[in-house]
Amino acid sequence: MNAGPATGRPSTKERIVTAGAELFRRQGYTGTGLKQIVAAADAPFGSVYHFFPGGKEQLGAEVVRTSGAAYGRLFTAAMEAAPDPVTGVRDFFAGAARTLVETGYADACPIATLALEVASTNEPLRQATAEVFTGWITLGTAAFAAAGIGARPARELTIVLLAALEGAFVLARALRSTEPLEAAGESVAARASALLGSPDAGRG
Amino acid sequence: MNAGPATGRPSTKERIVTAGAELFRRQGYTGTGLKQIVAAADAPFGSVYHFFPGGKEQLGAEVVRTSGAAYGRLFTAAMEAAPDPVTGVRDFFAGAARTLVETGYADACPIATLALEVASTNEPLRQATAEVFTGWITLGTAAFAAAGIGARPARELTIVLLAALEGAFVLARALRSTEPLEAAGESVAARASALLGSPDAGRG
DNA sequence: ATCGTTCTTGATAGATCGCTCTAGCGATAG
DNA sequence: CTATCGCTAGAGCGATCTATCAAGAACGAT
Repeated sequence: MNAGPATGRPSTKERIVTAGAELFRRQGYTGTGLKQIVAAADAPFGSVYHFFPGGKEQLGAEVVRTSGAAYGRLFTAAMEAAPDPVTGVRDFFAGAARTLVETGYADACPIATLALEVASTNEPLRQATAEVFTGWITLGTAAFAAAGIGARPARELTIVLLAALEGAFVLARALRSTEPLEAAGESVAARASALLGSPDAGRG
Repeated sequence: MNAGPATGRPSTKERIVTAGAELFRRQGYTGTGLKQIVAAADAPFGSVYHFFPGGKEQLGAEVVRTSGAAYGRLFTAAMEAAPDPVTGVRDFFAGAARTLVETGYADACPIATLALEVASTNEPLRQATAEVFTGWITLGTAAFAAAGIGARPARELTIVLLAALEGAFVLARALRSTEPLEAAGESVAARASALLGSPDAGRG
């Protein structure tokens, strides 16, 4: 498996976080064991407690923050690459749908499964997920505000976007269909379009 | 243990399903042990395997179907009690927000946590969640169609409603705030209003 | 009263969980 | 060389998990 070419292999800690992120996202927090993570990361078990003295919980928190930040950058990139926010929204939902299909409906939101699991059972992890969501809201609000939408509606639009995206992920993974992502994306695009005046009325 | 009051106590099987529903909803599927369920249900451990020979998985499937059907009736009741669909949507989201606050942000969607957990790891349970979601879509589509919306947009509106609701639950539980439910509810109400002509433009 | 069925009961098996612990490797400093 | 330090390495602990099993209680039918 490992083989071990000396060239450019990520550090043990990075491999653990990466493997943890992938497994938590697909199977949830309680559904993923540390032994499974180190096996996937091709790392020794003891290294987990070397890098994360706080154990599984600390690893979970780091995974949440790391993959949350990465997903935020994905959103920002989509918005910046698009000619206007409405197109940006459409592209982002379309990209999410593509990823979902390509991974067999496994890779959706990197933290949603964990977030629901820990919301009422693990306060430190709940806070980590809250910080990520808050960061995304700030990010989106800024992006829409930069396009000329007022601060208040920009924030509302961002929250609606995130809710529609997360919920569409839930439905899409369960139904094994991209229809929810398409409907949600079109709905959010239409609302963004309305808030921008109406340079692009969409076909919704 | 059991004893007691001969008067009107639910059957052992019912108590197990009820306790399982509450715990799965709050802690997820893998995060809830059978022992915890029978303790909460005040039932003997062996009874689980008497009523559910298929074990935890069969219990999970029954819980999903039972609480999924109950939640569907809740939606239908809200829509039928309201004078028009737009008000019905608003009332439904407002009721969900109230329940969430009253339970300390614990009781949101009865099956969403489990749905995300099992979507890529347990095919029978994934199918159970898919059937529930499909049932809700059918229900909502019929309700909106009855109010005069065409079949195709009624289905799209229902999917957007469910996605917005589920996603708002994710954000609300993590952030411990009802803001996502309010924004999502208003957004869906506005879309419903637009599809109905515009008897109720909302304040969105 | 005797049987058969349904349901209750909890001890226990076997596997896996998160976590601790000690030993050792390899590179760098004195 | 020896010493130190960051990291690797995995055996093993107690707890907990799902699941099985055998025995007994409750109850209707005959």
